[in-house]
Amino acid sequence: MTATKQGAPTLEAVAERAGVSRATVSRVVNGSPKVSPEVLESVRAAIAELGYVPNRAARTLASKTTHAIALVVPEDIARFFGDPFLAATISGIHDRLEESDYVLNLMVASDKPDGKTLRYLQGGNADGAVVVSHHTSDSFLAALTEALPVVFGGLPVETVTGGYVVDVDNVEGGRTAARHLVEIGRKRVAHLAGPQHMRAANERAQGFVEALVEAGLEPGPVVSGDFTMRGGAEAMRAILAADPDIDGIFVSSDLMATGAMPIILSAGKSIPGDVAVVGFDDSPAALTTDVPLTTVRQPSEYMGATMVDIILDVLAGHRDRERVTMLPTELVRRASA
Amino acid sequence: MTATKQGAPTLEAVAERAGVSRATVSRVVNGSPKVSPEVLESVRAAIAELGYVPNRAARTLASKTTHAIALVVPEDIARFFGDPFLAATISGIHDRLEESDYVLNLMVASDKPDGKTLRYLQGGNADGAVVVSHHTSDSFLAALTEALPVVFGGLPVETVTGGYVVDVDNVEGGRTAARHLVEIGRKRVAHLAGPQHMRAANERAQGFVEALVEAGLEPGPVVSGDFTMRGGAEAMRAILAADPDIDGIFVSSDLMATGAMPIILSAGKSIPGDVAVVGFDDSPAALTTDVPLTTVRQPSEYMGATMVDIILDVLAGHRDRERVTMLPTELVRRASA
DNA sequence: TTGTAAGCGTTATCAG
DNA sequence: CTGATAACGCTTACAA
Repeated sequence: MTATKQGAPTLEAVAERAGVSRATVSRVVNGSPKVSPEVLESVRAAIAELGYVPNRAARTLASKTTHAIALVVPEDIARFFGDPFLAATISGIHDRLEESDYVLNLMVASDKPDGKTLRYLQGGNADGAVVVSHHTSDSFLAALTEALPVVFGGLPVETVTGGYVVDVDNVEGGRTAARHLVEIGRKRVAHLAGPQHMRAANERAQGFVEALVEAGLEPGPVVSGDFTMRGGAEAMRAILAADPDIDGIFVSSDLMATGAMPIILSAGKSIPGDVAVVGFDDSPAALTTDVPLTTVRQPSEYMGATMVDIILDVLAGHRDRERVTMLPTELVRRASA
Repeated sequence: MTATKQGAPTLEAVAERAGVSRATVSRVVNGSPKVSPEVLESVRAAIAELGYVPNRAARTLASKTTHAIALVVPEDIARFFGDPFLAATISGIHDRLEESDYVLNLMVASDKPDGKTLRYLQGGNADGAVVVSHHTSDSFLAALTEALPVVFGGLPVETVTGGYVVDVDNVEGGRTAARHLVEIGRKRVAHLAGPQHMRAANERAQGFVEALVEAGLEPGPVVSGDFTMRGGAEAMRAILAADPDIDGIFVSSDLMATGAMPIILSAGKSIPGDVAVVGFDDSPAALTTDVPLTTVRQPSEYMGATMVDIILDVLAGHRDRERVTMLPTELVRRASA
């Protein structure tokens, strides 16, 4: 009955069916306010009956806008998807975009400034881009921001001046963790930090130290791990070797904490009795530990949603908005501290 | 000099510059053989000088082909990306597609047969689709296969008759694991299976039993876990309780094995001395265990690449090819068995 | 508020 | 081998 096979129904078909012109149908489809209620109603009915879906190519050609947002991810796509924080961020990006009529194009940044991704984007094949890569070359990023509106997710952008940025307040997050440890009475608090070459890791460490100093306490041992479980275990051993008497520790990622906690336990210490542990992320890993992990939550999903809000806002014409948006962290108290 | 600002140069501009018609330029761009050497040369020069890039939308509109492939993933996108097997598959899909001039559109299957994703695809906005969802409604999938060429990755498709399928031979994988255990002299072999409602899990269990029976051995305890670390630990306890004297075990996923192995060790048994362990997947998890895990590898990345090969082949007109492609598994021998 | 008509940049069908 | 000339499906002034 409905769709008369022969390819998808067109605007034309809907117009005929509803007894109006193509232009009117177009207005309805695009939510123009200047359409009378009755016409609106009948056009909608016709659209539903015919199962009409706008042809993206035609629309793009006529309007010079693609209605597509590019999701730019790091080259190393497999490892990338294994990261729960980024997975959640993408989830947020997707869900928010789903509410709009934009489509998400998955692009992998080849890092080289002359790569396929960049050319594609420079060719005007997307209206805007959200990039969640943490290690892409500056020249690539700079070229990108010149080609189209871009929103970066948690990026070290000192050198990239274009684009918008959504980030988490890592310094405050580090402070939150340390303060909590202090509040529950810990006096000798260590820090299992992230890689020293990562900005977020350093900021967390900075906040940690600040809060301790603020409380009149001297920071315990600080050792860096590589944000993996195994790295967390290794660093934990080093910390215990440096000071066996710590009674609290702030670990820069939940994943590292899952590696560190068994080490603490096998050293004959209880959690949180002897050593209180606070993680960072509030990733699923925080719930897999024997004693549920108290951690500082990053609003990863919300971060993705925010990135989309911003890009859509910019595309809507508000190019003068804040360039940097800082999202707050939050302590999630469970059993480990 | 080159591009005359005002938007990107068009076919028209190139034609004028080269002193030929639009049609001729189009032929050159699309590699038509019927173009004289001189003309070819001058058109190429014009293209280079102007920095011409074909407009995708116009091309799609005129040719009725989008040069886009939709990657359809399950609704639960966050959890999805956390799965290393699927992440690797996507990686394979992406990498192979990167070599072609197709673009990847990320779509999330809303599962409802009337969802946005389906309508988008029915609207002809992609030439083909690769779906890696394991739990999507049949009606959705059926509608999908009627709308465009589809390749499924490892799917229970008894009820879906359309589309192409790439899958791993799970039965053979289960056999491989069991045979290895037998070959290294184990006599009392248990199986830590996956969820009973998952086809792949059942097939592995089936292969396991077959190989044991074939070897004249009676299968040891078989207990299901939920494919998580914690689930693996729980099931392991049940198995040990059922039969403390097992000397070998095939675990249906590496992740569950990482949960099971500590249980074995804390029961005072050595690995592989007292109990040999074989996992499944060859995921990164297999390398995080104290004693590196011997496992049955799934060619996850290759699976993605194969899916792309098939969809491109079908789009190239070879619709009469095999509908099901079975990929082999492979034993990766490490220390645990 | 609604309709008319002129494109948008390519491809494709014919002639030549 | 090359060039007109229709489509392709939609948006968008401009009229009505």
